[in-house]
Amino acid sequence: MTLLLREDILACKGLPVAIDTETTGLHWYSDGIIGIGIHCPKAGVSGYAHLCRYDTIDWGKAKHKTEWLGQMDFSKSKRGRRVMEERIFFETAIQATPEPIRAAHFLPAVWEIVQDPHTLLIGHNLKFDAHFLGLKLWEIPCLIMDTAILTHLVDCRLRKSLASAENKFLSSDSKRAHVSEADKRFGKMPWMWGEKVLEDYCTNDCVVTYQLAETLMPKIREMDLAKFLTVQMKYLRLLQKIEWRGFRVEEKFCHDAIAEFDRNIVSLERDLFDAVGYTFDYRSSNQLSDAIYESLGIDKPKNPFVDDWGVPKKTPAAKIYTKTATGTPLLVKHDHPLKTTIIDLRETIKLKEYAEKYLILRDREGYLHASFNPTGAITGRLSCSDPNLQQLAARYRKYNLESAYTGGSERVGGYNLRRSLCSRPGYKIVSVDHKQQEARLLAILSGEPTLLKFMAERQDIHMAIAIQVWGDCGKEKNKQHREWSKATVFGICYGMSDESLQEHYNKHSIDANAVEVKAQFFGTFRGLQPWFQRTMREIEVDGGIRYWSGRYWFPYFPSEAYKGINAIIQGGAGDFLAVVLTRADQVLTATGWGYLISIIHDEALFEIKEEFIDVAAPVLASVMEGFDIFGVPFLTDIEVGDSYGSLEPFETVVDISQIDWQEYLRTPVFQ
DNA sequence: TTGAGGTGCGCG
DNA sequence: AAAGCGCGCACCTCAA
Repeated sequence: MTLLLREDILACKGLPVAIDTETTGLHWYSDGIIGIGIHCPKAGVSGYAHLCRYDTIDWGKAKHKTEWLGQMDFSKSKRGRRVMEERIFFETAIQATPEPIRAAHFLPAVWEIVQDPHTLLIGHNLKFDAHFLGLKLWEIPCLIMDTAILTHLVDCRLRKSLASAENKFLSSDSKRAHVSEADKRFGKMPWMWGEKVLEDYCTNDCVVTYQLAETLMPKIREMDLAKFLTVQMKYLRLLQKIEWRGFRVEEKFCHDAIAEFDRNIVSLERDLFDAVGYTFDYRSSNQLSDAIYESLGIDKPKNPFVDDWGVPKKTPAAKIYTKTATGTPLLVKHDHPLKTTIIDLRETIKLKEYAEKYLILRDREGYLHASFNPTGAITGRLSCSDPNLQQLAARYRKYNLESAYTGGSERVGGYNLRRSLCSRPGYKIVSVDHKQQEARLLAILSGEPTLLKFMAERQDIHMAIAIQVWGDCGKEKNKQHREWSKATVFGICYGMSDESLQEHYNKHSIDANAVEVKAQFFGTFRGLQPWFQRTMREIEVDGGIRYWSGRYWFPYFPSEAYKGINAIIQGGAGDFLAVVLTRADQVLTATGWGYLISIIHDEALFEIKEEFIDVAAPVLASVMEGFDIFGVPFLTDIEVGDSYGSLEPFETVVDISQIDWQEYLRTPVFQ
């Protein structure tokens, strides 16, 4: 463990080198770097460079945050106090602003070594360190490796923290040894630990990361995952590019929305308290349950899913029947008199919290830099956080309630919060999504001939299934059958019980018998059931299963083998999107049309210069069809708008059949 | 005070 | 034998 010299970093050029950074927080766009650690045994280099001095304070950096926090009422609630604590925490944090001269001394050395295509840059959650070091993974020519992703690929069930991976694969627990002393006083404030502790701690993390790579790479080769790993690393570069680019958030829209929410919350709370007769904390399920059942003399819904002894089941379908019974589906099903008030109140509060969070998270220029995590989901799907752009309420509600405050089925005003996320001036948002993505992958993976035929004919696969099962009953009826079919297909594929499927039919007033429909479904698409059985048997025998992409999935328990059907479809679709989006980005890089700025499982959001939209949109959609991968296209829907919340269907006006976009794909991605 | 688990809910 | 799946976020509750 030594302090690094600039020359030490330069000596790592062309060699495998593990890096780690210490920072004042988790957000590269608003937090600072404290120091950098390096471990490169082939150059004999191992150590830490401290980049931070405590007596330089960059107050400007925190200004945009403190301005917003200053508007909060800190005295009122527990939440307010927590925000206050966060503020104090943050103000302490910025005292560790990097000392510019030392950063200017060390960082260029890092930038230098990544210019060598033989350098192998290793990191645990490499994207994080790259952001803080000012490294653009999508531009630098060196090789990269992320040990968190290696861990995820070797066994998707494992926790992905460095300490956990070390414990599992290196059988050691070195982190605790270095952090314990500092942890006593300043657990989450590494800039207060002192240089010596940080030196040991950070260098050790680099050593562990390097050893993890050495240990896991042979496993990756044994599992024949080397090729898929290179695809993942290309994707990782793209994910960092998405995060770096960011998503513009309109400050005024958020402020207006919050004001609207505040007004409605006052009214809705009054309605609720008046109806019950007293004030209480409605965010506590216990108190809410007492208020809307006991106090009002209304019977609490009882769990109808019981076993042979009358004991309520704890199956997924029964899980909505909690002891408090205040969930929205229950309030709606039993038509509780306060359902609208409660549901509106919950939605308003949640959206208010989102809008506030956006204002806190945005950078000084007004952009959100959400984090896309390739190891967040056991299936291999992406997860998203800070903020989670994959969970933002859509334009249309699931529950159509006649409410005086929040409207009916459509979210309007501040409630369509997707409108706060908009494009830069001169650009528009282009959304391309895969139509019926999971149903199509089901057809491909199962090889079911009728489903494959539908797909090759470029049919609406859910509609085709519905007509096949329920017959052609006219336009309106068919549309309804399509909705039934969707729920049925997913339900059956992912293991829904007959009882739950019937419950679903009853809830949606579907006049059908679950057992009969299921039988008819399997009778019509004869390839499906044998494929289910083969797949589950394979999982039970082998302990896991391999996707089309090469990725492995393992169940937490042998009894959960049935979840593998969902995994290979959901995760397989995620891997498909990863491949076609990596290609799409190559097209954007070659043409300069714009950027990818968000990924929502089966949908990609691009920010495209207005003058290129007519040609870019259909070309990107065409790339995303990925015809060559399975020999059948994944159909797409294109929408364009000024914001995420105002997308409208896109009319194709340019014939792109003359454009050979293949020429843009200089590096083949997967094949 | 802190962390884990439960509840509830948005998205796909 | 039994079973829709996968996330993140915020709050409350209760134990340590």
